[in-house]
Amino acid sequence: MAETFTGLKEQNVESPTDKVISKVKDLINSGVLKPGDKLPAERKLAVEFGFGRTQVREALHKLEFYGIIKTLPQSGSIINGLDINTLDGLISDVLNLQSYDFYSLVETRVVLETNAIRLCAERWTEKDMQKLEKAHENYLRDFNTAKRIGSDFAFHRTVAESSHNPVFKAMLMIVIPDIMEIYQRDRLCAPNPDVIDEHQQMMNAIKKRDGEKAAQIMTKHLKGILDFAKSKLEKEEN
Amino acid sequence: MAETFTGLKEQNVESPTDKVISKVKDLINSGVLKPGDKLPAERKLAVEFGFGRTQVREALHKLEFYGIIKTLPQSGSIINGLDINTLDGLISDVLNLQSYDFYSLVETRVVLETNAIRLCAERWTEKDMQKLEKAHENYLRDFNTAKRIGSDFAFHRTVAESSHNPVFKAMLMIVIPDIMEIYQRDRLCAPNPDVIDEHQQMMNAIKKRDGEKAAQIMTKHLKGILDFAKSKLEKEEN
DNA sequence: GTACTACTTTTGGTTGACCAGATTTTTGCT
DNA sequence: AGCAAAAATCTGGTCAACCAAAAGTAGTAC
Repeated sequence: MAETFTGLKEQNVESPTDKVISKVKDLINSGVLKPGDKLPAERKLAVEFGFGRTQVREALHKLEFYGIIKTLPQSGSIINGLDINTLDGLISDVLNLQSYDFYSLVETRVVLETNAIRLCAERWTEKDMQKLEKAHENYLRDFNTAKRIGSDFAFHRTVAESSHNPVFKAMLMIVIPDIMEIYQRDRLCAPNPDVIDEHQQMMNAIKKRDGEKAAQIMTKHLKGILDFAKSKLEKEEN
Repeated sequence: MAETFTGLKEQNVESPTDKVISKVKDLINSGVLKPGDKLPAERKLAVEFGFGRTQVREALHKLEFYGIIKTLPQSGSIINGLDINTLDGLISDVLNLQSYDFYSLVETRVVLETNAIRLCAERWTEKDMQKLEKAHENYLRDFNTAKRIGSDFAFHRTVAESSHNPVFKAMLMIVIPDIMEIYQRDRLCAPNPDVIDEHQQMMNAIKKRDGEKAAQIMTKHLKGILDFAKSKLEKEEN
């Protein structure tokens, strides 16, 4: 951790952008700005905060990405939230946006993928099935090559896509690459033949539209990573 | 929908930023760039693509937000991914980033919150319990005021926080505000006394560390919104 | 008194020049 | 030739000036 003597500095270095976001947060907490208000022009904020317009601009961009404000061209930015507490929480989240701990990432992945495959089994179309089979074949083909990890990812991605819930898919897309990176870095993950069999079982369950069965296999499939994450967590705590 | 006569333009207007991202995607797909490569300097990309550096800059920012590239000051940006197919998929997702349909949002919320409250019940600390009780009291207090929605949100937020899984919380923070906005807009949601009772039951189950019970109540609690979303979906399909 | 038009101001968007740190190349000594 | 110091170059980050569209305002015709 980036502990300092004072114990005050939580973050290594706060980027100018984040500082600006903090200022906006203060403005809201102090009651100057309320949800629904139009916030001052970029130039005004810049001089008021003592930062360049570029920094203010980037901060507003970031806030818009996270749905906290809505900025319309040549008009201004309005605050989106529902109430002050909510807003405060949201902005804090944006500021504390750091790389998540591995165990939480995996835990979330298990939940998301288990439910995604259940929906996939219930909702797949002919087109989906073609993609699924293609992805499965690719994985078999690449199993003994360097492309294995990528093809594995692609298979899971296809399952998420066939769930016909874009939110599930988007969230998995956020979580999985992070996991894969750590997994790949920390463990020279050897090709495990069980994985092939599990993928096959998932395909069978999906084909039979047996969502519950598919979900069970997925849980088992991901148990390895979950255990790995748990042991890693316990190791780090010592 | 924003249909045109040609039927070619899927999006209303593709922002310059997204166009740049598309170009980067093409560069990767054509094999010019591979994962791990350092991509050309901002200025070079700008002249090569025929856009301003500002636009290139924003595109790279966006790609960094989504973990596709990593840019280090005074040095350059490197591509993060694992393999080409994965990268292609990720970038496509960023480009198609649109407002999600209401039903998918709610469906995801149910899954996330059900699991979040289960973990909350298993893991809460004394400090968490204090916050939970405070949030619950606030909701009771604000039930007949305009702040009801905000306090409701705050309660659910506290539960997510007490799950001690920051990823769950972050994802709920993305999903819930969108839901609340639509819910609030489409339906003058009248104060429903059942909600108070359900919140109380959740609190009881959490206190008893009964994760399964808490999850059940949460599912029931959210069923109303899920049904509402379903009817809204079916109405729109007609 | 009211509605409409033309003008001024304000807004976010864009551009090109400049800055300091990192990187590479050149240079000069041994 | 080997190697270290220094200079030139290349990088992302910052800044101030400018652009066109939106919003606001004053004036005028009715």
